[in-house]
Amino acid sequence: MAETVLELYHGSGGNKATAAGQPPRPRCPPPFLVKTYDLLEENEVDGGDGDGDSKRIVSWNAEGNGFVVRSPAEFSEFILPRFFKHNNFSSFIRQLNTYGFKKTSSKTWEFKHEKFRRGCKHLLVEISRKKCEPSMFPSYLKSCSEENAVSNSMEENRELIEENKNLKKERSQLQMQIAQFKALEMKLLECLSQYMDNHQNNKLRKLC
Amino acid sequence: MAETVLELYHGSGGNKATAAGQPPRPRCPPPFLVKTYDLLEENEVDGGDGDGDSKRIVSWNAEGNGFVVRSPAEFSEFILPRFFKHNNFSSFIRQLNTYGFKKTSSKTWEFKHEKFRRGCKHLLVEISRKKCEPSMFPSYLKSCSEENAVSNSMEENRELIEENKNLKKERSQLQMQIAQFKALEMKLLECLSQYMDNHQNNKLRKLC
DNA sequence: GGGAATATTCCC
DNA sequence: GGGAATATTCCC
Repeated sequence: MAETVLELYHGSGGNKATAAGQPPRPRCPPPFLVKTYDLLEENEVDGGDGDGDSKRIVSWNAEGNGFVVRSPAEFSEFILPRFFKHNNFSSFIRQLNTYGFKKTSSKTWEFKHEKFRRGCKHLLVEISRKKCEPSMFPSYLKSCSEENAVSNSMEENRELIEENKNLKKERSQLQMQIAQFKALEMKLLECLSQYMDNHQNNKLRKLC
Repeated sequence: MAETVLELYHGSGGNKATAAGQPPRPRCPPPFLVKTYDLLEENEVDGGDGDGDSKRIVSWNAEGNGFVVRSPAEFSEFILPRFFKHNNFSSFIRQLNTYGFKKTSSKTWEFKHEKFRRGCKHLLVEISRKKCEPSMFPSYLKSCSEENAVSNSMEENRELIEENKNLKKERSQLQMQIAQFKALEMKLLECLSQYMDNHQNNKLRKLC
């Protein structure tokens, strides 16, 4: 049986921002990318170790800006389990899609990624899981954005509630003002009627 | 090397509500539970197949309402990889915790779950991943609840905005009312002054 | 091709 | 013990 490649699980460890406040740029790329790169490098060796023809199973393409799985069956049976915890070609494809690789042709199993090139292992850190589409928003950004949405809504609510309170206070003051005007009106009318009465009385007195 | 148990991945398939609208009660339990149960069942066999003493590594407890890992090292090395894609005891423990199993003692590796009992494989469907605590809210419920929070906040906002609009309308009407009162007051005062003037004039006329 | 569930790992 | 990331699987 083929020897098993045992590697420490990478996870998100070491990719966090440091206490010094540096940007959260990952220092080491996701294990999937490293394993896929290593798997191709391994087959680039030209040494006569009897395994040199595994290039017919999988290898970098001619330009070195992508790779080709020439024999998916053998790739799944012999290569995959040495690097991953499975031997399913579709799981491998799923990961490629997750990391943004593109199948270049419907006829061959060639895959490309802008940052996945022969001799450029350092570029792997630039590749990250696809998580930025609205449909597959990253959970941490999602919850963050949703919390922001909640937070924003709550902030808006606070402002609206404050405005409501002020409007109600204003209404109360206006209603008091109106009540005072009504009272004043009453007094004025009363006053007027007094004068009118007097006027009338005077008139009557004159007439008498 | 120990033979590898290859099992179809279970996932969530077959556990969905049918088109007929039946409740989404799972028909088959999560693979982790089945594998753990099978692993214990396997060691219950008393046949003289030379593997009968694996009970000293792991087995149901005396009451059959839990199980004990007596030799974590051997369990990890020989049992785990035959049922799972790893040989890490801690990963096994992580899964037990995920499914709500409890460690019964700090001294032994005995675990229990209400629905995990010898001879009761049918109870496994009753066990589900822990996802209901506020701290470990399931992502679908979380996003749902957060969407609800947003939705609630937005609903509140709508109501507050509506109330604000009404309050402003009311304020405008009250201010118009006050303007009319002021105009009325002016007229009344004018009126009064006229009467007073007349009165004065009359008085003066009388005096002359 | 990707959504979503479970599995595995790492970390606190 | 559990949060959270990546990995693997299943399904549409």
